[in-house]
Amino acid sequence: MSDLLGRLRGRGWRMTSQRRVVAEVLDGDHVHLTADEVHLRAAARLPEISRATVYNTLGELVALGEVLEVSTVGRAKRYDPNARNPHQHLVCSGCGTVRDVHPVGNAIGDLPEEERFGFAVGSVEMTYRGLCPACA
Amino acid sequence: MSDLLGRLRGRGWRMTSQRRVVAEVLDGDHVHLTADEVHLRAAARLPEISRATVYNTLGELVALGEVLEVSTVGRAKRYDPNARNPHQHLVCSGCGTVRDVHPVGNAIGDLPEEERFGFAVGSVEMTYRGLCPACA
DNA sequence: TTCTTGACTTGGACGAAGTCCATCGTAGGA
DNA sequence: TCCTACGATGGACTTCGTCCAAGTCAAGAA
Repeated sequence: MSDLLGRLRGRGWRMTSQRRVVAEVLDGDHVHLTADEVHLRAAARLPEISRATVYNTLGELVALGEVLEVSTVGRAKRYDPNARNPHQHLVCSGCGTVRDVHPVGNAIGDLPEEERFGFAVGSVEMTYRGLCPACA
Repeated sequence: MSDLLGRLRGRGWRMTSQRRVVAEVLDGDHVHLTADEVHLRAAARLPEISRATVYNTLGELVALGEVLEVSTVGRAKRYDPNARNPHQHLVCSGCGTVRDVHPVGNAIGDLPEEERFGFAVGSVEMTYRGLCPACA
C-alpha cells in the first residue's frame, strides 16, 4: 500500500482530500475493514466525508486492483489493502479476527480435470477457520 | 438430501406443509438457491407460505447441519443441500453458475505452522473461480 | 374421535448494507 | 485567475435479512 497515492496519481486519478483520507485509512497489514468502519475512521480526520464517497472510492480502488473485497466474515463486505501480495485468509470463529496467510502448495492444481466441468479456472480463494489463542 | 424428511422427523421435527415444501425445493446436486429463490419456488406449490417461514426453516436446516450457507456469489446468501458430502465450490465469473467440486490434497496441511498465528485451524472453504464453457 | 397445547406460521414493521441521483464544489489545466 | 469536467454530498431508495405479536395447527392424550 505504501506508495498507493503515487500510483493512483500516475494513473490520472484526481487527488482529493476525501480520496487521500480513504487511502490512508486503508494502510497496513491484516487490515480488513468494512465500508462503515472506513467511513468512521475517515470521518475522524475529515468530518464532512459522506458515506457515498467512501463507497465510491472503495469501489474504484477495487476496480483498479489496489484493494480486494473479502466477504467471508459477517454480512458486510470487508476491504483488504494487501492486494499486491497474493494471500488467503484465516478467520477466528469466535471473535472474527482475520489474518492474511500464505499456504504452500498449488490449490488450483489440486482440482482434477474431471472436476472442472470445462471451466477455465483462474484463481482460488481460501478461508481457513479456527479459534484464535484468545478465544480457545 | 434424499431422506431428509425422514431424518428430520427422527429428530423430533414437527412436520408442517411449509417445512416439507422448503425441504423438497432444496433437493438435488449443484443446487445453490438464495432464500428468495427458495421462497419463489416454495410459493409455486404453497402460495401462502411467508418469507419469514422460509428464513426460519432455512436457519433451522443450517443449524441441524442438513444445509450449508454459501456466501461466495453475489450479495445474498445461498443454501446448499449437499451438506453430507464435503466439497468446495467452482463459480463462473461470467454467469455466476456454481458447481460442487472435490479437490484432492490436504489444504489444511498446506498452511505452515508459522502461518497459523496460534490458531486451532479446523476447516477450510475454497472457491475456485473461472469461466464456464458457455461464457468463455 | 375430539381436545389441548406448545410449537409453527404469518405479515408487517424494522434494521443494516449498499446504490442511485440531482445538485453543488473544486482540482488542475489553459 | 478562470473554467469546466470530474468528484463529493446527502437523502431517497432497494435489497437482504430479522423480529414480534397474534393466529393456526400437528400430534400426543384421553
